[in-house]
Amino acid sequence: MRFMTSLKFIDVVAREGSIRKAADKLAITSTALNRRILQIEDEIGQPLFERLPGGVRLNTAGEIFVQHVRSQFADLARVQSQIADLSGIRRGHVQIASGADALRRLLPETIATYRAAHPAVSFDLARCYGEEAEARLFSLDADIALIFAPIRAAHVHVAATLRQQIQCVMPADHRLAGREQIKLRDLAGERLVLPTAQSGVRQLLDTGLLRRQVDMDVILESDSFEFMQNFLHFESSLFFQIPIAIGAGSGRQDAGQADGFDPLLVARPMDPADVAPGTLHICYLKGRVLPVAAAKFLDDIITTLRDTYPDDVDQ
Amino acid sequence: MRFMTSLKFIDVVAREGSIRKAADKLAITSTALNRRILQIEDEIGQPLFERLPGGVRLNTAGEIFVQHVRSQFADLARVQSQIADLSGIRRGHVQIASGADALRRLLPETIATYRAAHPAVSFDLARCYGEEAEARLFSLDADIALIFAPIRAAHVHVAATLRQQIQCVMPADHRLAGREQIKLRDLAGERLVLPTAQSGVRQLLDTGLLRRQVDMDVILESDSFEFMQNFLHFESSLFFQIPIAIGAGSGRQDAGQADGFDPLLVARPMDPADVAPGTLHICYLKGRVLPVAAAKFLDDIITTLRDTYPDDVDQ
DNA sequence: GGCAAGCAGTGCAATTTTTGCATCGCCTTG
DNA sequence: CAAGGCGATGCAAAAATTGCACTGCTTGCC
Repeated sequence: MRFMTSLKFIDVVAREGSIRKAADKLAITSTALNRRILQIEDEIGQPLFERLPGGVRLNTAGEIFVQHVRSQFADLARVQSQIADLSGIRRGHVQIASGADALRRLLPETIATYRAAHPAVSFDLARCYGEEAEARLFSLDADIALIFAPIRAAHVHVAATLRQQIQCVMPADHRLAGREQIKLRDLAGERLVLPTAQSGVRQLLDTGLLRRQVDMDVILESDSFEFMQNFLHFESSLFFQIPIAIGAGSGRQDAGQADGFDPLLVARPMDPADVAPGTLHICYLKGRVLPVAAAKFLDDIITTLRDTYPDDVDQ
Repeated sequence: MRFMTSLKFIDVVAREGSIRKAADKLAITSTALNRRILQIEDEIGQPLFERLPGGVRLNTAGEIFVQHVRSQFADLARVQSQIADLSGIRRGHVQIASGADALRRLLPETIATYRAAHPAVSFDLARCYGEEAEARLFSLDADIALIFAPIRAAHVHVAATLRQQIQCVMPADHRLAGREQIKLRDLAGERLVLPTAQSGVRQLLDTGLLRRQVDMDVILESDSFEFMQNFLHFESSLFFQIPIAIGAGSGRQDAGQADGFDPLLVARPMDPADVAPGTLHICYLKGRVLPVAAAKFLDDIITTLRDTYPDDVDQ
């Protein structure tokens, strides 16, 4: 898109915080880039960047302008996607910001199915926590966000929610493996493997633990579910996930035995009276019209979830 | 805005329906313009125009793209306006589509007051009927529309409404001048001067007249209120306006004598039982974020109306 | 039927714009 | 105080846009 280059340049400079670094990234000389920026500032009639000794930084006008530029790019992507759809071929690029939960099974499966039908659509998956996911929606680096945590920002539109009860995952031969539900006091004296404090699962557990004053033995903290799950093979302990990360229906007794889930481990739900169910939010930036490819994929996710958890999806 | 020229070119070609005509208008050669269009079509990957023997016409993809281009221009205007506002000087251009009613007094007064405070803001007034006003909102040729008629399109956001009872205007010495209210049957045998069928005033009158089967003598039809008003000086007859066109408060007995209104004429309200009150709609395109200049002017209009007709404004 | 007029598209040369190099002045850091 | 990073600028080379002349096409008029 030749007619967007100048705007792209502005965007990159804003991100890099330096004209020279941005020039490097864009494979042009800093002089050329510098002059393009000066020209745009001249056309706007006001500087967009503060010149600092170590580089440049957006001023207020620049912030406004860059936000406009980014929305232009997002909207252009939507238009291209829509035009491509006219000729029957769905084309486009879907950018998703998601917590680690949904990246385990839900998204791989849903994306693969979608791509089987629309091979010309590419995807970008960014693993991040709630706050960053919202920031990405806002800076238009993400079209869709899947956040298992409370939503703060007012400028996010929630397309659907999914209630999920936290599951306690343990070796199949663990003493708690026979229980239908795990209560918080069952955890007393157990070795716990917990996700980091930023994670929604951890926040829900903390809320419950704080209330009950349970004395627990946290032996490990990590932001990688995969690592924690594998760790259980080597040291008998408990860790926690939500059903979508396991790939099981919420009500099914054999949740832990769902296809593909580690056969040496079982998952048992926490007692909802002890640990409140959390909510997975599926959202996009308020006021945005998503590209066709992203909008249809959003539909697919919601349909998939509704099929798997018929009673727990709200729209 | 150098970086918008190619897009501007597309827009003009779409409007003119011919590359040569557009090139003329843009003061470049048709070859240069032609090649820019071909280049953009190449970048999009699909043609945007159908080539007809007599020129070009947008195809479906083109329609989508041009709509996007126009929204880019509108949004750029908003951004510029917002940036200018940062430095304390309100700058911008406000485009208004309005029926003739509001052009008589409401808009001249409100705009003059606004410009006294913000001399760097310029205005564009297009007189048009409801349907065209909505089309202008949609094609982003208008920021704000004032329509005294029912609103059809779903993509219009109504910022405020003003109820207005139709007034019958007559020479001060007319036999009906003494009445407080005019009933439809009073019009029997009278010489009537009516606005054209597209006007909201006419539609309301027609609805009433149709119901009552009043035998009336329409001696003149025009789309110019000014002409009709002046005509009354030369032939005693009746014509119809809404209060904002006269510049009077709705409830005031001496409505016809409001400052500046023709002293030889008086206005008397029609009986609401005979002719239903109409609604002035003040609207903008749904989902748009108006430029600062336009948004503030919209506020001003609504405030002015609320001050003048405290009981008849809804938001 | 033929001819003129209007249209979009193209090869080529002239012109304008953009780019890269060398270099300046400025600030911070060691 | 010197070194290294930054953005800005003069000037020549490179790349793009533009205008001219012309093609092929269709429509409408004599």
